[in-house]
Amino acid sequence: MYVANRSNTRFSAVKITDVAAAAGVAPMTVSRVLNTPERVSPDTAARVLEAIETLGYVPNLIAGGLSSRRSRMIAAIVPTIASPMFHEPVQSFTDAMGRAGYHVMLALSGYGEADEATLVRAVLARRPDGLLLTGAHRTPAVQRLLATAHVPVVEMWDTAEHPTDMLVGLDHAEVGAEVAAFFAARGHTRFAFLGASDIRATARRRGFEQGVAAHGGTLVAAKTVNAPGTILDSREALRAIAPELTGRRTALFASSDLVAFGAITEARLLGIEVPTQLAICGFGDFELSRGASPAATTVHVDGTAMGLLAAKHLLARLAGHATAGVHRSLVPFHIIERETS
Amino acid sequence: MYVANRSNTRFSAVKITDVAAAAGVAPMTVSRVLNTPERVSPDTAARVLEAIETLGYVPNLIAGGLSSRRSRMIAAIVPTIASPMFHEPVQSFTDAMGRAGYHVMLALSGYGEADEATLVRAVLARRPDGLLLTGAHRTPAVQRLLATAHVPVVEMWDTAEHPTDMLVGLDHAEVGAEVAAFFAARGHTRFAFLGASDIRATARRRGFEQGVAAHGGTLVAAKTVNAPGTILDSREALRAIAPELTGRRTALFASSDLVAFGAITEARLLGIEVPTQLAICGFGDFELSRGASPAATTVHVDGTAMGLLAAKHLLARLAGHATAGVHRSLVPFHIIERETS
DNA sequence: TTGTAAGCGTTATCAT
DNA sequence: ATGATAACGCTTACAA
Repeated sequence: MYVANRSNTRFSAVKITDVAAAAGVAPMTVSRVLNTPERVSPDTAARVLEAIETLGYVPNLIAGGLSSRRSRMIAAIVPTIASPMFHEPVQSFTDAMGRAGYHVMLALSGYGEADEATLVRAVLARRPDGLLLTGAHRTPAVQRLLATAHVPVVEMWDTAEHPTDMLVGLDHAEVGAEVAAFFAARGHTRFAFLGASDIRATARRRGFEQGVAAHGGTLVAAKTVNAPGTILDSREALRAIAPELTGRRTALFASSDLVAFGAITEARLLGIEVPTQLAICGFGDFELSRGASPAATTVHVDGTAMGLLAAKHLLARLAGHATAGVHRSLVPFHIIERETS
Repeated sequence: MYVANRSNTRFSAVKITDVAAAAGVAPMTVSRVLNTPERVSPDTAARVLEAIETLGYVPNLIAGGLSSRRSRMIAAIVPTIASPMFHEPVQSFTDAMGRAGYHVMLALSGYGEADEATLVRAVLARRPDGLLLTGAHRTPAVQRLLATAHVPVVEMWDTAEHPTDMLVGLDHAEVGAEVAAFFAARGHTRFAFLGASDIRATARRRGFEQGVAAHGGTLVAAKTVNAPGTILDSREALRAIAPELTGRRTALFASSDLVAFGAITEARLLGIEVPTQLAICGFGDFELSRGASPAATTVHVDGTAMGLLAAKHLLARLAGHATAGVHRSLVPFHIIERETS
């Protein structure tokens, strides 16, 4: 018999054969105890579990995954987890998938789709059973990668005519339009936009601008900051558009609650009264908007529901239930009126 | 020859043998092109790379990992990534490890060490080449798991007499003592604490209390909120201790900048002037503390440096350079004085 | 209910 | 510089 004795052998790596020997059963029986316990007699199972316990056996999912061609792992790619916008759905998605026996591996892409392909390649190399992606617009390179990988994909936080596969989306243009309508209904005629220039914030801005036009309003100012938009950058941006804000009352849509907070903070420092002179609506309903004073009016999107829905779609597909195309949904949103409008 | 044709066969999963055939070389040569290109002749490499490109080959790291017993994956476990406290080190750690060819898999433990063992088991099942853990105190069950796994471990964000392995720590008690000294140096004699009750916040509190005593001061109030401490909970907590704050001037140490923000917000609403009547110092130097007005005095800890240092230690160990015990370091911290003290 | 044999896709090792 | 072969530790498929 060939004896390897490789140099980097893990010391006492307990394996399934060790457990099997200790319990007096075949390795396959140990595997069954772990994966399909209902197909093993109770006392065999008990013996095996005891052996597992005393030996401190931790199954090797690398080996199991290779053999079964199922990694029981899902990869999630988001721009950042610094923002509650992605933190909530990722958290609930992870929890839901975890309950179903899947681990979620998180990868951060940053903003700018520069090398999403590289990241997706790296992720696919680990053979995830499914993918959760942010946004609904993929570069051709990524599309090709995903197509040849034959992996179920859920995209979230955006909509598109032809998403890659499954989708739990949000119509950002509609959000912008709603905010414009909200302000218009309160008598506003002068509008402004402040915020990031990433693809989704831009969609909100476009929707907002169209809504403003539809209501016969005027966009008196618009200023972008680097995604995802910091408080300090937003304060500076507000200072830049302040001259346009000193005249009649203006309604400002900020691309996120952080941006809104910066705008509120700077406006008050400049003596621009919120909301009497400047009404502000943010996006995201972060804790900050509830916790600050004045509490900020904002657009609430149920991130937790989004993650849950994504998990539901993916699990259905993984269970073999579904065909492509059926799993598309939009998550609702609504404006929460607080003290800044 | 046995032909499997399993039901769940991935459609056109290109494998190393396909690339080898297309390039007219042995699979091993393809492997070398990918892993040790310097050991392959340039034109062979070129042919192989072309085959890889045209076939759209994505290496299977599951198989590679099983064979080489190196997953090229590091697992990082943090309580939450909602807080910048963990976000920064995780981000810089991920970047640094990525540059060295490792993927970082993130797992969230939440607060409370209830089932850290379960999580660690699940993570170890994927055979990471290394582990980044939060805190320096492990339950016996986890200690056992880690010991038998023979995996390099870096712990961060805390100190202990006997860390599991490597450590990039912070002495929270010292932080608390420093804050007390900072306040005392400014003439304060009445002190208060507000914050979370997790292990590290508690260490800061203890250090603070000892510092207060050492300087002959009085702790007039202390109130805890659930970890990690939300703005709203903190506002409520401040309201609870407000009666103790109406007399002479008090210096408050908040367990995080979010808690500090809540305290500042509520204090002003209650007519308690900051900093004249109530001086406040937070912890973490979050963007919020810089961006808000008044800007908050806080303790700055270089989270990015912490992640970088953790990566450095781990990489040194993975390269086989080091023995256990040498890789211990404390990251420095300092108080940033702003407008709330 | 349990066991046997083969193979998952890659890399370590030894040979040329 | 390149190739042949035997693992890596598990699970599928089939047999008993």
